[in-house]
Amino acid sequence: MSRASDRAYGAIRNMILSGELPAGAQLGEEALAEMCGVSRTPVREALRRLEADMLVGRTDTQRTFVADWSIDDVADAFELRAMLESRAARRAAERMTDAAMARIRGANRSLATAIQQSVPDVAGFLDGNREFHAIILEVAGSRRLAALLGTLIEQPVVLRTARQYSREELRRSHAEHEELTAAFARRDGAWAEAIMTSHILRAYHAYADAHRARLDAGMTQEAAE
Amino acid sequence: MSRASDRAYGAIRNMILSGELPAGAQLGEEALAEMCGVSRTPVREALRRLEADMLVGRTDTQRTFVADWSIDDVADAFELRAMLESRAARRAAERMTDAAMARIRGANRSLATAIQQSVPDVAGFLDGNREFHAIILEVAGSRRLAALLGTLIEQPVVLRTARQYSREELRRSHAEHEELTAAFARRDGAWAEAIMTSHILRAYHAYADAHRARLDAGMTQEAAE
DNA sequence: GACATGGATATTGTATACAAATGCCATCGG
DNA sequence: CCGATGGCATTTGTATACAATATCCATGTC
Repeated sequence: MSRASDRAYGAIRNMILSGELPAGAQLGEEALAEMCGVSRTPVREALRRLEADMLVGRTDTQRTFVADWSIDDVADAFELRAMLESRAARRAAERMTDAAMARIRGANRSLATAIQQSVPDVAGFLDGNREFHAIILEVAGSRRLAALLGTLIEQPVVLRTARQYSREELRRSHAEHEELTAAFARRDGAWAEAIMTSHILRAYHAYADAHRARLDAGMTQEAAE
Repeated sequence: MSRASDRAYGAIRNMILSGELPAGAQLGEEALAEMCGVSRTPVREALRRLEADMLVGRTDTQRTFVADWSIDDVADAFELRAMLESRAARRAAERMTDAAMARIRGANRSLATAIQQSVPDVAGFLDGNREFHAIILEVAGSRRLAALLGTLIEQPVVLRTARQYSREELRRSHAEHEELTAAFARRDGAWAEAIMTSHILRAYHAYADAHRARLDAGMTQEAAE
């Protein structure tokens, strides 16, 4: 990852995911190049990749801007992710190995540790979660499926709301991971597929609830100003 | 489409889809630039896009080559396409408009005309087929779904075998389009979804049969040499 | 005063030069 | 004869200069 275009990609991506670059912001190549300490050439490559990820969009005249995700876009992405990731779970269950089981259990353990702290370690939770899903995708053994899911996993709005997850939500997510693990241990593809569908759609509704709550809060705040 | 990078993308893509650039061939940026009459910069952009399409791959040291599709890769792509495109069909049925119905019927008419020639007009068939599926995707109204399917629709091996479709296969494909049209006319999402799944998977098996036949023929030919 | 027009300014697209790395091949040593 | 090593050729990565295009603002006209 020492190539300049990779650094630019990572840097811009982080700025978008963190919200430092807000939705709708214009992305001038020159300005980004200076921010990343590289020339425009690698920045242009990075922007193309981010465009494929649908994290940035383009006007009809090739001006680049941070993509603005409507609530419908998010719902759409979650539904597609539920479909694809549950398929990955089924394939993974059918091809599961003992070595992969051990890694999955390890990921779940660190995830459990993260949520049992007196103050839940959300970053640790997200890391364990990411690893869990990555192992499933790896065992599923479809490069194409992995490529399709790649653009769906990290969504800017979602990451920011994940930090507001209640302990109860974290606990439920962990419980679902344990149930998925049981399905994998039994090599039961249909079971794994069903739990994964439910897991993703529950996460979507947790997001949607948080989104509504934030909208209400925002409106209250605006009214107060 | 007058930008140099678009021309390069189209030109290289056609060379891959037509088989002019065979699977596994090294793709030197300089050589491609000369072929397309542009400089390396737009060629590099085109290669990145083709990489996202999974039409080209990269070695661990960044050398680019034409992707080699195993029979398993093709099966994988067809299964994913069946899943995604049947979802598109369901959404399209639920959102269908009279105007879109008219366009779908028009695409089917030109498709019917193409296969009724004394010598079937396969290019015309493929055009009508493409338009039919494009309208469905448009009516489905999910930009993200369209983006995911974009990388799955045109596969090099498939296009080349489509030209060997028998009249019977073309006729069956057209019959399935008519049945899909009926499902759309009834706004019946479940029906449309089921037919589309079947439509894609039948097309896969037609491909797989042709592939096996070609393998046999190839082996015979080799033995004869 | 509103709108069109023109030019200055900013931004993107392409070409090219150069730097870095990779691969190939010949030569040398065992 | 086989393998390792060094250097040359090729290829990719990055920066920069220049060209084409879009945006914006000011000016002039109705």
